[in-house]
Amino acid sequence: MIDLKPKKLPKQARSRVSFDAIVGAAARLLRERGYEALTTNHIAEQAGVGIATLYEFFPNKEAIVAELTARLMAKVEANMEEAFAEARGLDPWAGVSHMTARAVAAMAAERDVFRVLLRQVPFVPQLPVVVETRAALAALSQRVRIEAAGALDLPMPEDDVWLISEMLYNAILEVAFLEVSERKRAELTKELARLTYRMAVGRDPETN
Amino acid sequence: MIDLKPKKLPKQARSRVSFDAIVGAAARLLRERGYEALTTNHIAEQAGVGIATLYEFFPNKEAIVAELTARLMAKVEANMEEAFAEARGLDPWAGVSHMTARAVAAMAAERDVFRVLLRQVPFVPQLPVVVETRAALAALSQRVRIEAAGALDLPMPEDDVWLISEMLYNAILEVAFLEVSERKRAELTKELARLTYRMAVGRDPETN
DNA sequence: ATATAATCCAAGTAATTGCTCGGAAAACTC
DNA sequence: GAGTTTTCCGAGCAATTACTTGGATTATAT
Repeated sequence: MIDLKPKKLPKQARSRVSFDAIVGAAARLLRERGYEALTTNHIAEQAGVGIATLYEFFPNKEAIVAELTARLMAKVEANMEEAFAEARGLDPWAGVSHMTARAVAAMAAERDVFRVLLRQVPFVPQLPVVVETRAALAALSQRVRIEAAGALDLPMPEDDVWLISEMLYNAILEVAFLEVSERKRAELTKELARLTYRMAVGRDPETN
Repeated sequence: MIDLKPKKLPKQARSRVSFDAIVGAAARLLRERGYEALTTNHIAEQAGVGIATLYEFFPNKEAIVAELTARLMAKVEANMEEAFAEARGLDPWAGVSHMTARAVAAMAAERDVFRVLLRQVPFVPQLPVVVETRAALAALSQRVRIEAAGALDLPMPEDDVWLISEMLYNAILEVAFLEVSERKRAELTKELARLTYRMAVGRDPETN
C-alpha cells in the first residue's frame, strides 16, 4: 500500500482551513456520491481550493480518505471511553446495554460516511487506525466483562471473545446504518444488547 | 443503477465458451487484484477474447460482476437447500450446527471472490440476487427454528429474527474469510453455532 | 523592510478508462 | 450452396483520471 500520511501539516490558520475543507469535502462526496465518484479534482472543487493546494498537503487520494477515517474513528473511540466511564459501577446487564447504545449512537451520527468507508472502500477496514480502534473497543468490552465476571463467574474461551466481538461490531454497524426512526433504532439496539448478553452469559439478564 | 442483465445470451457452443471465459476472467481478476483493478480491457485480455466480443454479450462492466455474483449465489443457495434437507429430523442443536457448518464451507470455498464482491463492490450487496438469496437463507433458518419450536417452545420477536440473521450472516462471512487452517475454521464454526444457539434459545444446547 | 517560509492555484500532461465502429469469419437454415 | 444469423475483433475515441509544473501571493521572522 502507498503512503497514507499527509505529506505536510498546516502551520498557519488559513491553511488549516484549506486542510479541513479538503477532508470535509471528501466526507460530503462520499456521503452523497459514494467512493466511485470520489476524485481528487472533485474534492478540490468541493472544498473550494485549487487542485495543487490539495496535493500540497496530501500525497494522494487515499491519504485524504485515511485522514477522514482517522478523525471519525477518534471521535468514536473518545465516545466509547466516555461510555465506559459511565458504565463503571453499573451491573453487567446495564453496562452492556449502555455501551451498546452508545456505540450505535456514535456510528449512526455519521452513518452514511461510515457505511461507505467501512463497507465499500477496499483499504479502509485494514487501515491501522481502524484495526487499532476496533481492538481498543474490544478491549473495553473485555473490561466490562471482567468487571462483571466477579458478579457472574464467567469463563470464556478466546475464540468466543473474538466471535462475539465480530458479531457485535457488525451488528452495531447494521443497526446504525438502518434507515429507521430513532425510536425503532433504540428498540433494535436494546434487543441487540440482550442477544449479546445471551451470547456472553448464556442466559437472559435479570430485568429488575 | 444501470442495466445489469447480459444484453445477449450465447446461442452457439463457441460463444458460450467466450461468455464463460469472460465471467471466469472477472472472477480471477477480482480474486487476485481486487475490484479497483477490474477493467473491461483486462477482463477481455484475461479471457482471451477481443474487447468487442465482451461488449457483444454484456452492456457494461457491472453486468459482468452481476452475472458472476448470480452464479456464485446460486451455488450457495443450492448448497444450503441440500444442507437443510440433511438437517431435517435432526434435533435443533444438531440442525443449527450442521447448517452453520455448511454455510461457512460454501462461502469459504470461494472466499477471496466473495470477500471482494460482498465487502468491497458498492452495488453487489444490494443486487436483487443477493438480497433474494439472503432472504431465502433466512427463511431456511426460520424453518429450522420452527421445526425446533415444537421441541423447545420458542417465542421470538421479529426484531430478534432479523438481528440474529444479520449477526449470523456476517459472522459466517468473517469466519469463512479468515485465513486459517481448516481445522481452526471448523472449531470457530462450531463455536459460532453454539453462540447462535445461545442467542436463539437463551441457553446452551444439551450436548449429549 | 527584507528575507524566508508557507500557501495558493490554473493550466496542462500522460495514462487509463469504458465503450463504439466497421467489417470479417464462422456457423446454422433452407 | 445461398442467405441469414451469430460470433468475433483490433483500432481508436472521447472522457476522465491522478498528479506536476512553474510561478504568484501572503504571512512570519529579524
